[in-house]
Amino acid sequence: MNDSEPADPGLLALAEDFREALRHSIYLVRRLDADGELSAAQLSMLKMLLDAGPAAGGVRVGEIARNLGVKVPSATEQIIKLERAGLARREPDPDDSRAVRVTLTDAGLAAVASANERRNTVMAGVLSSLSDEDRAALAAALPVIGRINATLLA
Amino acid sequence: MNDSEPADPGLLALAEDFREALRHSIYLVRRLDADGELSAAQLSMLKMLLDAGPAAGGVRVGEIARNLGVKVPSATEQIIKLERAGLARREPDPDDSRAVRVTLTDAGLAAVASANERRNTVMAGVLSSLSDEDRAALAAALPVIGRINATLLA
DNA sequence: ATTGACCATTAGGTTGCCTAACTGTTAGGC
DNA sequence: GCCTAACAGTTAGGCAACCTAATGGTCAAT
Repeated sequence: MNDSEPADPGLLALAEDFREALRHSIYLVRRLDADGELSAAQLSMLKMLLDAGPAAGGVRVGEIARNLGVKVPSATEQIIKLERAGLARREPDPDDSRAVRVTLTDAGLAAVASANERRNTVMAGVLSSLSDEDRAALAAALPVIGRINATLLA
Repeated sequence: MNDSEPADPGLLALAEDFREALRHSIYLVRRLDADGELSAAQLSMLKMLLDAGPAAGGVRVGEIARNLGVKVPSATEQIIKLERAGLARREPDPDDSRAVRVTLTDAGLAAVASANERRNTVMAGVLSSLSDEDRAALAAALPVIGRINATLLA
């Protein structure tokens, strides 16, 4: 598995194709995110806060940064924007006065729901032009991609 | 969008999962692009020039912009950077003096090859931890993703 | 010969990320 | 009980890549 073997050609080819697919997908993502309302970075953060859920009264800034794959100051910056927009709230951590806990406001909850729905509709429109087999193939690959991403976040 | 469309729930779910996968993949892409040497945008452009190949002495700026999914001034900006780095060349179009034709230099060719190889190796390392079935599922989905992207570029 | 469309560049602004430096807090060694 | 090292987050400053609007040439069709 993790031998220092130089290069399986098949694996490298798959790697190249996957990179290519992701590279082109950037365009798709940009189109999806151009719907105004909420930037990609902000929606990502809101979604993350939603997923982390009502866990223990909020998520710490460092954890947010780690989950999003950015550095702490970048997370702070986005959090401040969300706070100013009334979508998130910053509160002191009762157990550790150095830390800050971030939670969604009701407005934030509504915003992430509506932005998500809108983007999903657009994406569904794109996917509707695919054949059933294509959709099945895509669906089968999504958990794999999820696993890849999870590996990297660890 | 259209209230006469009932919005197939399965399709919407797939759309959401796919969006989620792409959203998380941003982190992967960022890691791949952090190898110094060449930014993601620059490598994308070089790769595009390579793919468009030796076709008719270069690619026009507007076409580059369209292929990359950015506006013309953004393309110009990147081209100028590549030119300053000695990786691309700008020449007047003999058939239309308004237009500019962009081609790879030898250095540009070498740069895209080496950057690509490096990123492929990293990606292959990531993929090597997957099971054979996972890799097969991923490989089966890539043409589908390609089709999705092609649809959007049209 | 003029007008309007078109190609690319320039100018100016935004967003999102980074590193480095700083403030305040906690916890361990003595 | 201090003092210091490590830690959490913010502030400051800078950079890359995108955008829109305005500009300068060039082409083509009247």
